[in-house]
Amino acid sequence: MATIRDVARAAGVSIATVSRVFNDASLVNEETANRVLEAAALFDYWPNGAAKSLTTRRTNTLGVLLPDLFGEFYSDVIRGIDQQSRQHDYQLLLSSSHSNSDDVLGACRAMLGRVDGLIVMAQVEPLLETVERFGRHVPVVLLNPRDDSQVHDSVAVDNFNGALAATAHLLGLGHREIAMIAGPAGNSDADDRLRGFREALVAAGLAPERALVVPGDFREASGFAAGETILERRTRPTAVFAANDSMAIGLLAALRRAGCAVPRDLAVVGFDDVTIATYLNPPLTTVSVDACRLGREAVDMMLAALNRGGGVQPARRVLPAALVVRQSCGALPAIASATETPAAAKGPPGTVESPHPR
Amino acid sequence: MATIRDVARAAGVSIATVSRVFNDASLVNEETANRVLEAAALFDYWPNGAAKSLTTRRTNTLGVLLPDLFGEFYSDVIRGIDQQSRQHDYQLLLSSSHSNSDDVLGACRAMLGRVDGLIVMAQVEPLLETVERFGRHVPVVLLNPRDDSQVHDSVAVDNFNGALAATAHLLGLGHREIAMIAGPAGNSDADDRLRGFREALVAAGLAPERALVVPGDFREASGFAAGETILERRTRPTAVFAANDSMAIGLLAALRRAGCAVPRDLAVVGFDDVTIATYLNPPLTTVSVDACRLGREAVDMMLAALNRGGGVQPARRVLPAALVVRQSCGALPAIASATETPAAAKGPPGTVESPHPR
DNA sequence: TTGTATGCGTTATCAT
DNA sequence: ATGATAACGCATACAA
Repeated sequence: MATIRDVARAAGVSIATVSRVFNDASLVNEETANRVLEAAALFDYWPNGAAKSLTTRRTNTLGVLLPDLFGEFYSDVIRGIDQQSRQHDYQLLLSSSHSNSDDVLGACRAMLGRVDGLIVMAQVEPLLETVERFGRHVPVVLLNPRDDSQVHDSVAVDNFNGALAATAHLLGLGHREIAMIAGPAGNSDADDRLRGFREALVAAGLAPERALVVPGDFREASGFAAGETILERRTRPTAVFAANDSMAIGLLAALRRAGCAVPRDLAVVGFDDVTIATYLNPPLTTVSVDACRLGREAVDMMLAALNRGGGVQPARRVLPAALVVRQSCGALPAIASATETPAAAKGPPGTVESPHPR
Repeated sequence: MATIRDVARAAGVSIATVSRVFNDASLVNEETANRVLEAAALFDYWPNGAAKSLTTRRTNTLGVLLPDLFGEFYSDVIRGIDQQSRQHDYQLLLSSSHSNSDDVLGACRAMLGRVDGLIVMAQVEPLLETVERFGRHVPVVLLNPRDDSQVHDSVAVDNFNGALAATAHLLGLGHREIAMIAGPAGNSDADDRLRGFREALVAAGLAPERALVVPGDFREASGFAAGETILERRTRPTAVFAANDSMAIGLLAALRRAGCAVPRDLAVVGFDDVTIATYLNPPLTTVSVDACRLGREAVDMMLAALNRGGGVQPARRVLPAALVVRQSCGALPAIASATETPAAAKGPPGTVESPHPR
């Protein structure tokens, strides 16, 4: 591959001049610059990124560490990160599907010298320690961090209040026997949503330990299985809060198969507001989370950290999670007057969206 | 950040020794190695990736160029690429959401010197020229290439035969008025699926130009809109082939809203076999595409190209696309005896899967 | 405006 | 087994 030296020789100039042409062409005589550009075109030359970042100590690359990515949520987060970083001319060094902390350590190390900062969604506890070490070398932005330790910048979704709102909605409809399909234990999103669920029950004077909590893993199949579990119960709940939409979808399928009508026989509410929530039968009442924005905000924080050069108090940003009322829970008298939002992008009408009712 | 020199000084050895410890510890006396490791731990030292790849001329990184990624398909492709590359200790430099060829050129240039190879899904024509230029510097593997020019390795999904099978299935059920919801024009997946659709009609002695083809963009909303278009027709088709599942989902919602029963009033078949296809009402008959495998195979081809060092005839791999019969088209007498596959991962029973009936 | 020379942090070659 | 030193490809301070 041609180097700066080849181009310099062909153009009859020094390598410094070639470098200038590619970095700030205004520093060099236009005529000379053209000669250089010609020579460069001849070799199809372009500066070597690795060498460049070695001298400039900047890579224009952001490292992204994610857990196993299944479902629309994670892919939306990536899209958000991608869009925003491209906007600012940053590349993405991606590393997902991490389970154990050795994986993460290896990924972090391989990134040293190749990234200017690291955006991490570390759902599992032990990973954080590893990331912590890495944070001494480059700025780190945490996505949905488990704790509020505030040692790094972070941006999170308000899972707790979202779950609170979803459960409150069911309670407001008169439901008293509400079950929950939980997400994977140890996952902070899942944990926060479970906490919100319980808190809402407490606030309504119900004993949270009495409520049925069926385990799940955020995938459709686990929602289906949970549905079967719930249907088997002698005392069936009248409503179910699924910790995410994927499981709600599995649940709906299980209920349909058993001839259990939604919302008549059982009310269902999900979490995430994935694209197809609107297209389900019935359209799913759920909690809207803007995953794409989560990614964008993380990049913004990172860029800010990169520009200020550290030293400032870590920031923490929490994105709202708003209840979206559709038809899987039946109508709530209190919000019957909610305006019919003109369904975005030709979405099916009949979709009533309302803000958080609390 | 500590460098190899700091560690060498602290351990009382030369930088060469430190380098050896981190690359092939067997080359150095165990005692000395331990001293080095201690010093390294002291500074939390790890070799700088950029510097390393400058000398070794290897980055252990694969560049990935994708178009706008919406839907499960693309995120599955990424997961496949990610899993397989991690397996072989490669990182991923990701760049998606590309529309114009300037974007792509910029992305490619920024990758020069940072990647050992490039995996590209360039659906739009002009991008290929840019990639072509890049291909002179590093190996390139194409995902679902538009043409069969065979200048690069490529791995593709058999969209044509998949669409052929889907349409043949409808024809086999007796349908003669079959509409199609097409994908975005210019997208090679979409084009190939449309070709397969037409070809099947021709093979059945029907005039493809008579068939209704409604435009779409692979998103749910466009499927919904297409559904409304179809319902408005005076002469309604008896079956619809949607170029992907997302649009089929939108279509199903539109039909349900209009009180049009599936499959009784209208048969529907999709493409992709996304996770939720099984959980829809009715479960969606569709064409199964293993997007994850597509990504994995691409990485395998790339690694092979990297190891052999070029020169060999470009390879072309085509992954099968198999029809999965569920319930959105009604039962086909000919395959009524199809075995009830034990639904994977607790999928809802009632899902009859059968191989390609042709 | 342009050229010279140094350094970025590492690996690799050749000594010892 | 270890050390000295030359690349690697570039940006930049300094000199001209």
